[in-house]
Amino acid sequence: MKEKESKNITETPFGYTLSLISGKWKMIILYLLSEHEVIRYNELQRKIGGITYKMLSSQLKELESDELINRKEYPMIPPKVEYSLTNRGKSLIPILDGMCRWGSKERPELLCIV
Amino acid sequence: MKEKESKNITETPFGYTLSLISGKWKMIILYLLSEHEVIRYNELQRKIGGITYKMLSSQLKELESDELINRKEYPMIPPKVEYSLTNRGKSLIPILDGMCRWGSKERPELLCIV
DNA sequence: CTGTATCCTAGCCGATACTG
DNA sequence: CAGTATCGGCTAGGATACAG
Repeated sequence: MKEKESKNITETPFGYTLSLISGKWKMIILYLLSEHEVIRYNELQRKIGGITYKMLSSQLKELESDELINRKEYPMIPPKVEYSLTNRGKSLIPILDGMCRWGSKERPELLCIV
Repeated sequence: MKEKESKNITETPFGYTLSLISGKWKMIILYLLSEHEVIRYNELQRKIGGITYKMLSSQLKELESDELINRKEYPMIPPKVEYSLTNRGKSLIPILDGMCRWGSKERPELLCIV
């Protein structure tokens, strides 16, 4: 019964983490939120640069349902919605930070986001 | 001239790192190599589970041209090719490891790959 | 065993227009 | 401002055949 070695990667801790943050935009969104505390919907779209509203919506929804980000809606006209990291989301910051530091080390000429 | 604030994410250290390791399979490949020292082509395909030869080839080629992995070919019949992390690739291990530990913390019932 | 080449499909993703 | 709806292209991915 030691056949359990050939386990699928998705059933590992690594695969679980990956399933939450993979995708073309999720890590970018998480990274921006880690740098900015709260960001509004349109602001996110501008900061990311290149993402469409459709993708932004779907990615935010998935991140929210995975409890990595908070969505706070203010009932006003015009509408205002703020996104921020949950505590669970904040616990990913060391990983995002590690990526930033790795990039800085490999390409020192690049500057971090202000 | 302070308009430089609205910089594209791809020009940041974070974006640079992301561009090298994003994609559906690259981080899985890097993670497996971080756990196993050297892995052969077919072995990788089996361990990943679900990837086709076509995707595996293209992802390995990109990782190799980004100098994150080594490809060592043994001139024998039948052919034998071993993949391993370069030093540059190995410097990514703390990030991969962080993901593994994050997953372990959030889902303690999952077991790491043997 | 370690790949490449070809054909095909599903769905991710983008552009645009529209709504409350 | 904060989204949704629709249309369509591109490409990830599967199946299979083939080569060195």
